[in-house]
Amino acid sequence: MGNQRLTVREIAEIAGVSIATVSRVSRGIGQVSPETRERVLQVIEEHGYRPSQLGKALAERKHGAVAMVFPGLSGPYFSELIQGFEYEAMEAGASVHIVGTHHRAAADDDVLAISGRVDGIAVHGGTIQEQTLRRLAAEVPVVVLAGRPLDGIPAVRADNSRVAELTRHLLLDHGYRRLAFVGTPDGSPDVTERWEAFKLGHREARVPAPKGPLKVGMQQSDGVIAAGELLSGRRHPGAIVCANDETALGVLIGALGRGLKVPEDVAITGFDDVAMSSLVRPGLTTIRQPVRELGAVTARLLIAGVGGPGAVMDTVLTTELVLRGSCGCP
Amino acid sequence: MGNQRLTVREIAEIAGVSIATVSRVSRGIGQVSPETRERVLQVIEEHGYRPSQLGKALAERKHGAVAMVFPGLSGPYFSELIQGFEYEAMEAGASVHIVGTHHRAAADDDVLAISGRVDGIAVHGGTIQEQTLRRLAAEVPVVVLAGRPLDGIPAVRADNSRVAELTRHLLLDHGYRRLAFVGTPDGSPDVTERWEAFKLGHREARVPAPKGPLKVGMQQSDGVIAAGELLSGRRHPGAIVCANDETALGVLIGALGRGLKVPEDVAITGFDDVAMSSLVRPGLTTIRQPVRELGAVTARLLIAGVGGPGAVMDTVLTTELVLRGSCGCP
DNA sequence: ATGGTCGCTGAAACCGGTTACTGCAACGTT
DNA sequence: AACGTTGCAGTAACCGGTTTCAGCGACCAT
Repeated sequence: MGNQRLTVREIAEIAGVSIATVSRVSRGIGQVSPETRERVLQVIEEHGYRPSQLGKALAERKHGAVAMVFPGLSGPYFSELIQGFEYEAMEAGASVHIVGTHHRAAADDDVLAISGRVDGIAVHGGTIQEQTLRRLAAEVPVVVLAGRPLDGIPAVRADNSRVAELTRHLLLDHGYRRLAFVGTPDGSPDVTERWEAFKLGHREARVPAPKGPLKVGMQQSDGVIAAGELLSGRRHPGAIVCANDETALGVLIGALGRGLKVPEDVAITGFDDVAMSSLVRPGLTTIRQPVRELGAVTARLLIAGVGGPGAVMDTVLTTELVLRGSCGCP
Repeated sequence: MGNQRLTVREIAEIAGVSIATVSRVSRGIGQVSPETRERVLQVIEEHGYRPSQLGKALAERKHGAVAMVFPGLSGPYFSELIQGFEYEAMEAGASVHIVGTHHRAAADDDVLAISGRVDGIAVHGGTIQEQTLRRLAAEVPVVVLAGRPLDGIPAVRADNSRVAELTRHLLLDHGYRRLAFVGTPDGSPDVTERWEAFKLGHREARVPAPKGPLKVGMQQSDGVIAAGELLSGRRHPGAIVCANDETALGVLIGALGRGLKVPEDVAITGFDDVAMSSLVRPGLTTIRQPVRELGAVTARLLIAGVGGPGAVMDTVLTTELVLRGSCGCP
């Protein structure tokens, strides 16, 4: 169990060569005679020698690792995001660290601490303080994921403005009045942009927007709570625009649970287009964002190295309006 | 962006002390006079010095990191598992690596490669070959997660045998005949144990078990496929026991989608008790396993160090039968 | 005054790799 | 025969920390 591994020097001793030669053979570069190479390879194979990543990293001055910082792993959105990031990074030969902040007080310190073991860090928008982000960026390349670029820190994000199109669709095509927005903009760049786009859609349709959003969390259970909040009175909104699919699914469950018909009594829309959204009845009208690709692009950007002159500062991936039954479409 | 960080030697030079003193001050151990300490702290603060984790790891001969290997991040089960693992590891001050195998050919190599950068690895049952697992365990402490102990490799898992109790409940309490099992035992220790328990339940109830399971994947969409397979004919099973909740939810959606009533026409059960299972109508009868705790216990075990004499070889967490509407209970 | 103890600090070795530089032998060229 | 090349392999420095050991001055006891 966990025997201590052999080092270059020990392998060199056994093979009767110098450590330089062992290194040359194991890396496959530099000049080594066929006989010596064979002998060293033999010893390496026999003892299962595998160079320590630590020594390698120290000598090469790069870690061969990247990190991703996110609030927590709740729900399919973050799963997909991390999956895309992880897959892409591993393909590029970089090892992947994850840091969930879980709203812990020490989270910012944890993030700073990890900067010493990676070549780059992707930070999900709104998870750490701006000040921490700046300090971090001073030490290691950083990419903001699902947030806006900040000073020299590039960002990768999806086009949230399509919520305006969705809002116009609800107001103009279906004629709904009194729309509600479910989600908490504070601390989330994504939700902030979606709320802004929701208001923009109202302005474009020349319909007054509601005063403010209904502030709840981003999980399904929060959607159930929101449904209770919005649908308990007699005069409830005609359509509920949710900041993401998970809350939308929660609202849907809550609506159906209290005997309302969707979309006849109330229309519901989401954002993300998670797998579940096409499976429920009625299907959830939503905005599809390429979550996995978002993670993958971020990983590629980080590995290519950020901050060089002419580097991409803002990558915005396109989103797509997906019309299903929950908004009133057939 | 990503300025190169200062090293101990540079800080020492600036503060006019030796590197040993800088190290002592930054670590807060060893004897340093108050004046010197103050001066060095000043310089450290001013230049934002943060010791390289790499140098530290090399000198201390431990990485301060652990890794978790899993097939992929699909669905709430793995999210919860990783979340529990990550949270616990971070609390203990260990950084967390993740490796998704994604059924890639190079996955086993990736896993071996990562052994050089962590102090311990948790491997989800069935993700890598047994041979790779043994080689890995020879280099670094390993814990099998959701699998059986192997040679000297300890395991952390949930009690899958409770599926026998569930099976008896369906056969004896509800009187269902012709039960089907949905899930692929091959390559998954968990599913294998659940299938075995399913057969055991039949033996205990003195009812012949079906010849074999319906082999599909572990995702919701696979459940929908399974529903098509099992429920298209006129004579379909009276109850469908799924290897996990996600497939069960897929089967539920598929059943409802083709106009069947659950549980009147067909009963459906799962395993895991994910959040969704208590929200759907009818509620999903399932077996609750403490997924998050599974990850947390694994992290603790790994960090405490495995392989010592008297170490725990097999940790089995208890599961619980959760009766909801989908099996016919009120 | 001398020797011993104590508190503080620095020099140097070490962790496990990579690599620039050097040395050496064998070979070819003039 | 003297010299320059070339191929191969070893020495040693270096990456950025930690830690052992030794040294040095101040203090105290004899």
